[in-house]
Amino acid sequence: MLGAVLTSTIGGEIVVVRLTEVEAYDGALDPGSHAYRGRTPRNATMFGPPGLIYVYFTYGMHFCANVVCGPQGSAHAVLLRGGEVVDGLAAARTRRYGANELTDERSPGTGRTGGARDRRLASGPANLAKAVGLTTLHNGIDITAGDSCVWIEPPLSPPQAGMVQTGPRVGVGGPGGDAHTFPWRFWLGGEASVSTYRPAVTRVRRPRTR
DNA sequence: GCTCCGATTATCT
DNA sequence: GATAATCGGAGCG
Repeated sequence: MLGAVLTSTIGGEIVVVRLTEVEAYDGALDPGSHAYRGRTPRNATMFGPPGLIYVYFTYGMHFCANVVCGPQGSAHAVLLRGGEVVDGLAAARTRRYGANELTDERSPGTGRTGGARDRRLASGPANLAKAVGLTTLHNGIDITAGDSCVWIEPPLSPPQAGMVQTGPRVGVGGPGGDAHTFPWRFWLGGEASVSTYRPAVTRVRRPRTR
């Protein structure tokens, strides 16, 4: 999927993203997967046929998107963690930063293309989902179908040998802590839209004030 | 560059 | 009732 091109016409705005970072989840066998504890209303899409997009809501404010990729019922999925916006820059900016973005002269990168900020518009799973307009409204859409508002196409050219890098997955704790952080995060080396790695945090409960 | 921390709610135990 | 496949801003170096 690295180098594959995701096109969205959600809301009548076209945004095209070239995938630079993804992360794999091994269905019911994977403690880091939403499918680990079986099928629930939220994760039902993952148990469907390959090619569906599984969008979920998390942290009270973010959406993240996966592509279902295993045989029906296996609940295998690949999380879209980062991409380069290759078309629809203005729409992606507005989605990320709001309508004022194009006129706010104080914001670095504003009004120019190819700035450092633009290159990170779709960096990180929630930022990518936001830039292309994905919400739980789009959960379950077949992104291999020609008539969908979101679809995916193979890379124009396959990633060059040696450009694909791997590392531990992000934010995956699960039973045994780091025991399940398989090196199933994949990215294209040197891409600015690859999210900066943050080790899985085991949150320490803060003593109650008062 | 780094670490800390709050935002904000669906989902599951 | 706790936590989450996160993010960005503050404070520090």
